[in-house]
Amino acid sequence: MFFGEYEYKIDEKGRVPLPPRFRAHLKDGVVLIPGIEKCITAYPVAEWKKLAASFTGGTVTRRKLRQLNRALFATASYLNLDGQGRISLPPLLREYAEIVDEVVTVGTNNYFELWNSIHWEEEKAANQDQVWQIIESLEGNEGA
Amino acid sequence: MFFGEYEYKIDEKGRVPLPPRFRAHLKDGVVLIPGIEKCITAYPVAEWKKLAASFTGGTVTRRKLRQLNRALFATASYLNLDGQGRISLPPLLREYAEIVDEVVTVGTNNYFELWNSIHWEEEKAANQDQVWQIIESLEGNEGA
DNA sequence: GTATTCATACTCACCGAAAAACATCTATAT
DNA sequence: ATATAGATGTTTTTCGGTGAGTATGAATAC
Repeated sequence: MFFGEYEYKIDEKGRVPLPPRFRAHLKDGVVLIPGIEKCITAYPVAEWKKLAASFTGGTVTRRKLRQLNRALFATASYLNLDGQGRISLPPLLREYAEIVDEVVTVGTNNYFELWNSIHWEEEKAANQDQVWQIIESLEGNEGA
Repeated sequence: MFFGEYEYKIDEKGRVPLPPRFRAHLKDGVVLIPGIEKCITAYPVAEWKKLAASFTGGTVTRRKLRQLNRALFATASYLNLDGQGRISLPPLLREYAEIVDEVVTVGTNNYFELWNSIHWEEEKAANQDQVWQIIESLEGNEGA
């Protein structure tokens, strides 16, 4: 669903263009939450609902559930796209991901991520080798 | 499905012709990802979906899954063919594969690869011996 | 209570780049 | 020799990134 890597500038109003290929899947807007490693994770609302559902449906204690609820929902922000397919990044998330004037948008199948370009380069370098280990193992399994 | 070896020039717009024999299998476009040894791997979307599905269906931790998603999907780019059966190679992939003005397209059964012609010659030379070992062993069995 | 200012969201407009369409030429085969 | 298909080059048009302008609304000051 969401593929590839796109780089944009943030304008002085804090607006970020989303890749045109992505926009069709974001008709109902987008949900942003802070990701694990200093990036922003962005879900189309449908995926987000699925995620939230499977999450609240889990088997955890009441207390744990409250904590998880806080962590997941309290930090989430819902946004609409404007007429040009842009969103304006909430300042808190911008700080969190250390995004200043450049964003890299990275498609990762059913969601996508927004990165500071420097951090993304690091992450990419770290993960590059893995691609082929994965694919080869899959093709190995497929053949079996 | 994808057989043989074809050599083309890249025009000044970065467009690469795909072998006519391949085009029928690429009606829905093609997905490109960086290959292991400085080449570009190209999947027809159907194959890619199978690959992606078997991948995301694996049994890995959430964190690991995110990393793998990034490695696999972020580097993938989806492309349509133009009316002449060409695609325009993303600059990042061109750099990765060190493809400048000549491409060798190599069919490898259910996917195919794009190579710098020099690298391909090397690769071919390196693999040639293996081919003959295989063939000889087959002929050996046949004779028996 | 009114006025002013700041912030946010929506609309419009321009320019450059990418893609689609178009055209030409070469090579091969009949 | 002619016709067809495919490689390659050119033109045209569309799309998308970016900036500016306008409107709406909230917050503060007077």
